[in-house]
Amino acid sequence: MKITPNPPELVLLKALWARGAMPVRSLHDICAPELNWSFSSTRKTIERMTDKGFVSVSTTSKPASVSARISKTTTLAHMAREFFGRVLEVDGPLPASAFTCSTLLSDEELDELEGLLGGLY
Amino acid sequence: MKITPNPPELVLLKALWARGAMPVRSLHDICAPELNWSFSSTRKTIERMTDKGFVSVSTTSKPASVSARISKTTTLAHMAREFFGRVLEVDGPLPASAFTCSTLLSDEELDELEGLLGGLY
DNA sequence: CACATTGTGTGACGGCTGTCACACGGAGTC
DNA sequence: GACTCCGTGTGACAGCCGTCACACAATGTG
Repeated sequence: MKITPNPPELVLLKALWARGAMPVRSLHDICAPELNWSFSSTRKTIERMTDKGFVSVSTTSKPASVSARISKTTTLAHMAREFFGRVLEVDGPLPASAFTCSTLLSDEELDELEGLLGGLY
Repeated sequence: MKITPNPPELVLLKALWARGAMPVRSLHDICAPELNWSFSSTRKTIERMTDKGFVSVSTTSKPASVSARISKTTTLAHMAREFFGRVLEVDGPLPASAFTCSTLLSDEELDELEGLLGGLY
């Protein structure tokens, strides 16, 4: 299972992680300024992310609602490990210090990440 | 100027950084086990890297020789900054500690990187 | 009900990437 | 000189990505 979202996908995922499931339109409104693209692009990207298993779309309610299917910490852990391994060729466990200055992570999430990073190699 | 080599390109660049300019065939022989692809692929990738300005090919000598045109430290600094900024949303200077466990970098290179990373935002 | 807005299905297209294959000319070998 | 191997120019093709547009159904509003 590949779990490395590309840049636009990561933007959408971050919004979902931060604010939970929401209708496609809302997600678009939140991310459009950053992505600077049209509603069609948001929809298509979500479609592709669905195929990859990154999100799921629930059509039970009126405007279909999107939710993340992969967790923030495991995704970031994968991406970090990929980057450090491939680019910097770090073999051992990653230094948690690399993440403490991230504005993305709460203390609990940092703890979780640390656990994931140690055991992932 | 974009300066973010994709994965196969980075493999070739690393070999060039480590061993200096060399004929295409030698570069292929060194990287093929890791890339697991054919000589044609190496050649085509080098061609594309030439277009991007990542390497240059000198045809003055008999078997044309490839050399890196972008430096290891600036390239890694760009990639690291891109990753930390986009994925982890780190705004300030990156912690040098993130690099000390890399098996790629000498002490002087670490110093250089640290300088680049501090002033790059 | 007629119209305007929103949601959804689907198709498209050019660029980059990964990955070759083919063909041809020069160089070394018998 | 004929054959073989290597270097080089070039073309190809499918898959993913960024980015829409079009068409139609559903829904709200006067």
